[in-house]
Amino acid sequence: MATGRTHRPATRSRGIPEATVARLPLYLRALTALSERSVPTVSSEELAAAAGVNSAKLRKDFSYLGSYGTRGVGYDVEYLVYQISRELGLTQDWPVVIVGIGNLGAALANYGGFASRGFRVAALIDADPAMAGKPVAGIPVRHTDDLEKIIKDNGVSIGVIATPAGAAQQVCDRLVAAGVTSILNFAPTVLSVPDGVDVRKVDLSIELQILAFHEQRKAGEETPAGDGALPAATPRAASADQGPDGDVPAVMPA
Amino acid sequence: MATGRTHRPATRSRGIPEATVARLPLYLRALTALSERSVPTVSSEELAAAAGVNSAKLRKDFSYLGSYGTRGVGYDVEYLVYQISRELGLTQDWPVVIVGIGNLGAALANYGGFASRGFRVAALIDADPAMAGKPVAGIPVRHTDDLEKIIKDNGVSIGVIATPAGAAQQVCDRLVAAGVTSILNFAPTVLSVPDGVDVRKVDLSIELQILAFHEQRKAGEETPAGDGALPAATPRAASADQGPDGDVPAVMPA
DNA sequence: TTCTGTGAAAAGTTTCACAGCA
DNA sequence: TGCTGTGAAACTTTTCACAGAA
Repeated sequence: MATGRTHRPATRSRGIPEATVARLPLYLRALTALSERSVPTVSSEELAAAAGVNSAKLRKDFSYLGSYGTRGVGYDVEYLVYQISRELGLTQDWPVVIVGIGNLGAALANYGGFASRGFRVAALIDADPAMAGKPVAGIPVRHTDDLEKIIKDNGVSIGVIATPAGAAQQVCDRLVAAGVTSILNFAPTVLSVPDGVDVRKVDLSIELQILAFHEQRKAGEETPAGDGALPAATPRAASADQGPDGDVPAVMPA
Repeated sequence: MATGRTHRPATRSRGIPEATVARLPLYLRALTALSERSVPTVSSEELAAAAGVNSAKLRKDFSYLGSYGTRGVGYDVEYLVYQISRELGLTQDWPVVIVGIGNLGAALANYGGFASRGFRVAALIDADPAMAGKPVAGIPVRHTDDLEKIIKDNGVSIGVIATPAGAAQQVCDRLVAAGVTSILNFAPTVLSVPDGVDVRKVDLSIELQILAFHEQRKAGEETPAGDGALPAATPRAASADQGPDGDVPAVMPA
């Protein structure tokens, strides 16, 4: 597999850990909500609670971005919104295409959190000729035949795949060949892509299976005998899910 | 105050790392495909490729479950399917409810990977009285008023929230109070739940933002010298993992 | 005083590399 | 021989705990 060693030890100022990157959108959402309520500053403790993490982690995360807080006071909400947006690349416009306009594709097209965050749905694409021209979420659906042209005309670099599993790899290949370098995959299949292309996947059934794993564990461990009624919100001691390994609800009513 | 989260001193065999649990569904899917093609055995190398991970990781993962392979040969597909299914708790039936039957809820209701994996949609629930009785994916939608009764009558312990953000916490509270102990949240909001309840979230806009971060980086840094024309082969090791769950779980415990 | 920013320790995860079984 | 299973090393992420700015 030739080529350079593992790139990116890059301990430059630009070395933001992946785990931190994955949490920035969470902070951003919490901050946006505060901003809308015109809250001027927020402490790491408050913001952490709103984002569902603990404050040490949040401070550490922010320390990778720079020193944007004020000791004894907290963080300036507006300023932090801007800094995180910039870090995430949301100060620019990202045209995206959604391929596969079934229920899921339609749900995505209708999803509001889109436009408000620097993303713009440049086109909806489906293989069914019967759908062509019909508007979904106010955007006319276009046929797969035009995929390459759409990508190029709009300078799209992010594609969302919401097709059935069987079509996903092929769609992916076409997107990549046309110039897309980031893909969000909702189809339950592993995509293979060339180096330099990012793929993230969202998979409902995997999430459910992980829940089932923990659920099973809860049922198996410590269940006190009999007790026909459901324990519902009874605060369980040591919490069964915490057992195997972390997966701790970081959010606590506390 | 609470704390006192004791640490499991790497106890007995039941200590499967969370990262491993998150990959088991992936292996299971690849194995199921092999099983359908009547492939009798598979090596760690082949299975790893199909699941989009490397073989050392796969072997390590399986070592937490037990020694189910045969040296010099590989793994028996059927046996492994069974062992992983059992480990994940998929040998039992999990009734789930989906709350919020918009486009997304409908997409979830129609999602096939459901039934085939030990999950059964026990009910669809929506707050809109106009939807009540109308079938979606062959299942009649019921009104939110009946939520508690539905949960109890069906012994539901897993709930899926696909409502707008504003309704999510309230729905969550009702689910939990009625006995649900695992929640899959699609609403873009942080849920707070009592100890002992697991929440996993799936958030489209977060995934897109993470992609945007990497996309921005690609555009920014780039070649050390010559500026190649096409990105496709740019040797960036950063996060070009093919396939699944590259580095950071797409979903985090709440 | 209050709250950030951060070294250092701990915990968790991945990768390496090879012993040893079929 | 060919492949699994696994210690040990390398790396990543989280947590602790406290110095120091406002």
